[in-house]
Amino acid sequence: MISIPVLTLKRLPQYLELLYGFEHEGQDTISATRLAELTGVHMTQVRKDIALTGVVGIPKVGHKVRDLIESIESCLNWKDHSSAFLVGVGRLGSSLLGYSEFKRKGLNIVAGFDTDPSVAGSLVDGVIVHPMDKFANLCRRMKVHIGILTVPADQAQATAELMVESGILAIWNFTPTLLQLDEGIIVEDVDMSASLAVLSRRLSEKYEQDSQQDNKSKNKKNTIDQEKQ
Amino acid sequence: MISIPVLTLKRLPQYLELLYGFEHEGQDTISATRLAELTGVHMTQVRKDIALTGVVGIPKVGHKVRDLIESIESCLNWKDHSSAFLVGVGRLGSSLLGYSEFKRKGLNIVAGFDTDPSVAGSLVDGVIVHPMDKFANLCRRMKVHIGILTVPADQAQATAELMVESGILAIWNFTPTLLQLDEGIIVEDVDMSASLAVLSRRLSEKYEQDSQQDNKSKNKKNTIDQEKQ
DNA sequence: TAGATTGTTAATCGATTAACAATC
DNA sequence: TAGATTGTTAATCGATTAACAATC
Repeated sequence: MISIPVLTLKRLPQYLELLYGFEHEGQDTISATRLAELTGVHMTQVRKDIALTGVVGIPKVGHKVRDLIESIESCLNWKDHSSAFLVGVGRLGSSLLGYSEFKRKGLNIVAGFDTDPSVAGSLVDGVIVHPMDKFANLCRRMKVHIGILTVPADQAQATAELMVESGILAIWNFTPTLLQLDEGIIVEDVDMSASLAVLSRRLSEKYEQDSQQDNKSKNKKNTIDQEKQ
Repeated sequence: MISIPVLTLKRLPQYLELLYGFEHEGQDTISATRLAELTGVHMTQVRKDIALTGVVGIPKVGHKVRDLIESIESCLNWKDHSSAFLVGVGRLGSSLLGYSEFKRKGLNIVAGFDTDPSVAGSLVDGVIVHPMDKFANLCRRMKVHIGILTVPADQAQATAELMVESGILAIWNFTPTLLQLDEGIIVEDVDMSASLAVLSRRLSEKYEQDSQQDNKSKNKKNTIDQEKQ
């Protein structure tokens, strides 16, 4: 199995989202050119990304929408479901427990866990929430390999370590904590802070650009006014 | 104002997170070398990132923790607060409304909006939720420039357009929808699907690697067994 | 056939890493 | 002073874009 570049992997769900739309509209084929237009990704890049999933297209026609969907889905392993445990059934945690989108993306959250005894034992959106001390046992017994981390930041590292000891191989980390774990463990951060950082900075840059623009046109206006005199 | 590379912007909050920790422990100075160790980012890269924020260090000593914090925070515009409106007070939306972390990161969610009349009018974590039809008016009057998008996927594009018409300049998009908007509008996606894609694929790659490893050692064992005979 | 498309190979660009001079 | 560190310049690496041959 070839290792697909991260940036390609991150673009594949975008194509997929569009492809579902096309299929829904009854469209049979689609060209890389069109996908490029809609995603803003360069045409050649789209071709390379698609090629990495192993599908081949038809010159002059494009790709069969269904083939492309199947190819991307199987490349991302979204066709057969993987079980996951979620730890930390707070605000964010419980919102994820009921997120039906994940099932379509191969992720099956089979149970939640929380240290708070008032939460443990309850059902959140049909998903059972266990007390935290049952984690290790259940994890080994059910051979669950994906852990979703939605605990408060100060418990993130300890919880992650417990996950790894219990047989978790990949952690989907929603906390801002930088986890220090064994080399082999896969950690994927949903980094809201990183995203917010980009947004904030880009907006400041924009403000400054715009105010410079304003000054320029103001100066220009003054010049024109002076010329009139 | 120089344009800072996206990848640098995404790393800055990581450093910041560690720096808060050091400050809390009463540590006065920190070296780029140490930050590199803890983040897994290359030493030279850390130096370049830090340099871009405009701070200068002291050879042989390192950087003053406080200076570095101030420099990164002001670079990300996290020191003065920006107001934001959140649209779509469902599961995810309401979990974000009460997320106190954001206030420390310069984001002040001043109101929520929802089309559902049963949600509108209520308070979620002390934040008022208005009916959607008040959005345009309030947005212009309060000069809010940041919109947080947490509506269902099929309403994302229409809602985003309404935001832009109402004066929103930057959209923090939590939906999987690819927004098609005016060039100048800043869109920052919190792309859970992209993140899940990377996780899923990396895990499949790992499974295959491990099973190959198993086969290899099994073969090796067989060879040894045969040798014994 | 001509035009549109695929898919590959070469060129460019940007980000990361290596090497090294400067300094408290 | 020697060692540790900063910060810069050069080299490498990987990702993106450009050019082009192949094809239904």
